[in-house]
Amino acid sequence: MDPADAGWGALAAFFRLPRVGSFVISGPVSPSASPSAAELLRWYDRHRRTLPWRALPGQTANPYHVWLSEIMLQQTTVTAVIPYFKRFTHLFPTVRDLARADQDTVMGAWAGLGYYARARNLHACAQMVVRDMDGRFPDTVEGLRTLPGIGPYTAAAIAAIAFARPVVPVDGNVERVTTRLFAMTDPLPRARPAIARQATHLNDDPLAHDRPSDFAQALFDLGAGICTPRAPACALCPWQGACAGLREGIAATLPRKIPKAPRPTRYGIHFYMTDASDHLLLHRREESGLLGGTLGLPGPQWRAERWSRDEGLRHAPPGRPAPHWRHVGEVKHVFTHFTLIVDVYAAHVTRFTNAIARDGGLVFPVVRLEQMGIASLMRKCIALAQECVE
DNA sequence: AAACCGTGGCC
DNA sequence: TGGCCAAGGTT
Repeated sequence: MDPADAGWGALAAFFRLPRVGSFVISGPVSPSASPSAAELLRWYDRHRRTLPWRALPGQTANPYHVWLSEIMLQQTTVTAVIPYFKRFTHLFPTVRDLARADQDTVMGAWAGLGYYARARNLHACAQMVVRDMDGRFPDTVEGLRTLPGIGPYTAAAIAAIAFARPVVPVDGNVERVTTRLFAMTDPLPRARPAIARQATHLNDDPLAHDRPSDFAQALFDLGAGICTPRAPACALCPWQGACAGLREGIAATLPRKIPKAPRPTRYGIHFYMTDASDHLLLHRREESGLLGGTLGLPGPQWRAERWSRDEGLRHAPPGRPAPHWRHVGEVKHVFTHFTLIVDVYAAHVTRFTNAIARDGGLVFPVVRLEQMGIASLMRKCIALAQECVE
């Protein structure tokens, strides 16, 4: 093993040395005092947040709830997740209920949360757990990793929170806490593996193993409430005495990151067409790729150039009588890696033509759109058209 | 292994 | 207002 990778914790543990004042020649800067699990857990006991998926003190977490919340929380804020978590546990009280639901119901309940591959993997995972595992989630990191949608972080989080495995789930919070605690200045994403290795040493304190679930969640809460991205509240931090980043005055600048590439702009055109019985024409998007598996307004592929009215209308769906398309406005929507500007056109026809069904068109009552798997972008387009139509 | 994959809130 | 950020995973 490379001593530079081992860190002070492993070295100290190996030689059974006290950690206070230990140092390494190279690699991360050692803290002045070791981060104590007892201090973190004491802080957690005083400030523990109650969350819908979080077991009360002394109670056992429901693995289904832990898994569901962890999938929803991937790259998503607690505030955004709470109403979705409540809706899912109401609609699908157990993993068996979720497994036997149809995909449209699941996508409908997920609509608006984003990253729709999570919903597809969630459903597939539930079916795998029910079919292959008798409805019980694996209780090890390795077992959990075999399931779709569960990567290294989520496997560790479920193993720690639901099954009391003494592992450190390394998410954005733990990366931030770790880089500050050890003053690690190598930028993300390159430094990610080294940060993850260093983070495992947070578990070197045997007291962390007494309460793996609380310890993991305490790390999240510390990152979310104290060790925040901007203006960390170091004066309130239970680990301030151990933090090399604070001691060096660089905590708030960590973790360092490679600047992101500029976000390009793409352009789309979509069509809102209703008929005399208040049905709306939709299309199901491809199963993989952007907004995969969701329903949306018909329209041609998004591209780098704006669509002129004439060129765009060549891709408009047909109707009887021939639709009179009205430009109702523009929707701007920011995705992770590009900005999209959509021109929205609306028309009302007496009836849809058969060509629409041949095109894969799907027709739904406008009053039912609420519960359908329609992504936020398309809901914006629909809302704009409805404002202008009435 | 770098690219891809949503959305809403915040300053 | 625009860039940053959030309990990442898959390809």
